[in-house]
Amino acid sequence: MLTERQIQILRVLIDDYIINAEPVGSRTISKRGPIQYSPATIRNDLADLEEMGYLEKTHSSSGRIPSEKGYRFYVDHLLSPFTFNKEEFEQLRSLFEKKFYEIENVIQHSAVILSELTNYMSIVLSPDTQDTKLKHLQIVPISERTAVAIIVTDTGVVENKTFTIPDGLDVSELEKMMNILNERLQGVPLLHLQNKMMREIETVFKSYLRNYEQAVAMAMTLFPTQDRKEKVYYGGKTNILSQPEFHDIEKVKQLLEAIEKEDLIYQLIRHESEGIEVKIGKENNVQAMEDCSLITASYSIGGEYMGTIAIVGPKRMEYTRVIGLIDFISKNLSNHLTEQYQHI
Amino acid sequence: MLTERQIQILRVLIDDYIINAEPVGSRTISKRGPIQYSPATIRNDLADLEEMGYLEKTHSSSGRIPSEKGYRFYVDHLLSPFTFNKEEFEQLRSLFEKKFYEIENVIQHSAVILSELTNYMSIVLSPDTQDTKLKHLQIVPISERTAVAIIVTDTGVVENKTFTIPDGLDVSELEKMMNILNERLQGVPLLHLQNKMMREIETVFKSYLRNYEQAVAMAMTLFPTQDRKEKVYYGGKTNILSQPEFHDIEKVKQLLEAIEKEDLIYQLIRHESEGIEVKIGKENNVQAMEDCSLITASYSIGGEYMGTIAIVGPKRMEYTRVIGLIDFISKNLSNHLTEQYQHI
DNA sequence: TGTTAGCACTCGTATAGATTGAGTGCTAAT
DNA sequence: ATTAGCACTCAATCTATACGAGTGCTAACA
Repeated sequence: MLTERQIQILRVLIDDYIINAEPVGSRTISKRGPIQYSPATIRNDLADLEEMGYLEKTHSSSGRIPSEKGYRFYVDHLLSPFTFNKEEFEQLRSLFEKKFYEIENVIQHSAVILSELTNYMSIVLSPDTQDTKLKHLQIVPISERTAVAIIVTDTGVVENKTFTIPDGLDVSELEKMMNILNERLQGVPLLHLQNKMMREIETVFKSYLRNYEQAVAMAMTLFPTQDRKEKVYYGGKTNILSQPEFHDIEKVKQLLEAIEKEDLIYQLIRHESEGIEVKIGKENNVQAMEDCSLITASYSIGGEYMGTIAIVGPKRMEYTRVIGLIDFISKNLSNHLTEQYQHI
Repeated sequence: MLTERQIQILRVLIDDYIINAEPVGSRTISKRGPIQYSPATIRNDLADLEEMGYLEKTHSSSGRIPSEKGYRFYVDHLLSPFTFNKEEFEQLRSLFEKKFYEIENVIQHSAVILSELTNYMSIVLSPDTQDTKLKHLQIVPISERTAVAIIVTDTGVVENKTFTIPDGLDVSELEKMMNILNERLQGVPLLHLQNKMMREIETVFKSYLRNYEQAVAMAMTLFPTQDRKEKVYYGGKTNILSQPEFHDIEKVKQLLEAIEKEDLIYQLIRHESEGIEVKIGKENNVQAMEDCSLITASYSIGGEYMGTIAIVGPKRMEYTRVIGLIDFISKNLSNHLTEQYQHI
């Protein structure tokens, strides 16, 4: 069990280390600590804290740095509430004040602001279009052989796919087909389009279209496939380069390369649960991230999970600040989007 | 004027430096040079070459490294023709063999392949949609207050914009408006849409729509604005980190940050002329790029400029190889796209 | 019993000198 | 015109030394 003083010491030490990125010694803590104890006293507690695994030494006579267990304790028990300063607040307001109508835009802008405000790297997952519903399907012929299929969802997201027009189909039949599909599929979640197609539309095609097999086959290719398609937006990728713990080019390279792997990002960041999640170093279970902390929060529309916003920084991260910001942004994002899209 | 032997020496030196990234001494050249001369002889020529500005020393008793003038001479006069090996050729073929229908896809994939094959960073400008023509305009209402406007170009590129429906307009009028616009604007270059709108469509609106002022104002906001909108695709951004000349984190950061500024990239990379352009170091006129070389080539559809592909690497770049690859890819890209889109 | 002063000890960092070796420039011989 | 020879330069590497921030431990103290 930690004594009150040990906790105080741990807090002061981590606060200091977060700012200065250098091992902290007993003298420093003695000077800055809220209650004055002599360096010798503090040394005893430091030794205890180290023994319990909250602290580490870089070498035998160095000051202490927090271990992952130390950070974990700090994050779980020692966070003081965070208050924005005026400029921060202004910048944040501007994000939600402007009338963004395109959902992707708001999301992307969030990523930028988040990285600018924290000086870490931000990653934002945009809503998975799979869970949204078809609003409109448009087929536009481009040449004799090719055409573009456009899918509009109820959140205003537009996806498109170019395809070759099968031999047996002409433009007038494409149009018929489009009309049938619009009539029958409006409001259907994108995820179920293929399903619905198989079960219901096929027979309708049969009675209205000449080459209905080709039409069905083609239509199937137009719908988004089952795999997740949340887009990933990044902000401030180069911010890592300013962190002293990433002076090692090889580490930076590994991290940047890992971060670009979208599968990994999904697995790492995605979490539909409410609230903020903090993963410290090895808790991420990813080699390249073992010197990083990851803070994530999800956002939603009308309570339904939409996406995740995340900050990647060194383990020595300004947790209070980042958690405060990410909390604010995710909540406001949810409100903003809900207001905009819940009544659809 | 350079003697034959000096030219040989220059070539061997640069070839060696490109591979090893270390100053090259007279002994090394003597051993590797095609005709054997003693180190002393070569030293004399090296001194001459330095005096003429083709070479530099890193310190008074070091070997020589090429100056920008040296690289320039190398690129202009000493390039040997480049031949792919089998694997390279296979990978290249795969790019043009697959049936890509979406132009953006081919472009993006080119960037990736180019960076993988060269181990440098690639930048590709996709065609400017401004120069393409309107194929179809679609307006899809999303809620009572918002709608999405979708523009399809004759190259199959889809752009969309969400907007608020002005108070005086209802859905039926939106539809009327859409029909008028489609009828009148099909085939008009995106660049001239606003213009055409002002000059011709306004009067048509007047006679068909109730709140024609709002309709006109709204339509104007839907069309792409005048500013260039070529998209930029990157490949292998982290490749720079493997280059020994970029061990300095600060340099890397500046470069990566500069590269993300799209305006700068346009200015730097865009060139409508045929053929390959090589810019070495300060020739780029950009602080952050002064240790880099930039190789660019444009691609076209039916002879008309479409976009540019580029490689950014250290000045010590494998010019022969990169130029060979970029030449191959840009030409094939042009052919491929022309085949696909020229008859539109 | 908890706190503190004192002191020996550790170890990374900084500094200065010595050594090495790859490379040059110059001169004189071929 | 070419080359062998040699003195010279300078970055890089090593070595020795000093410095200082920090520790752990012991003994004294409140």
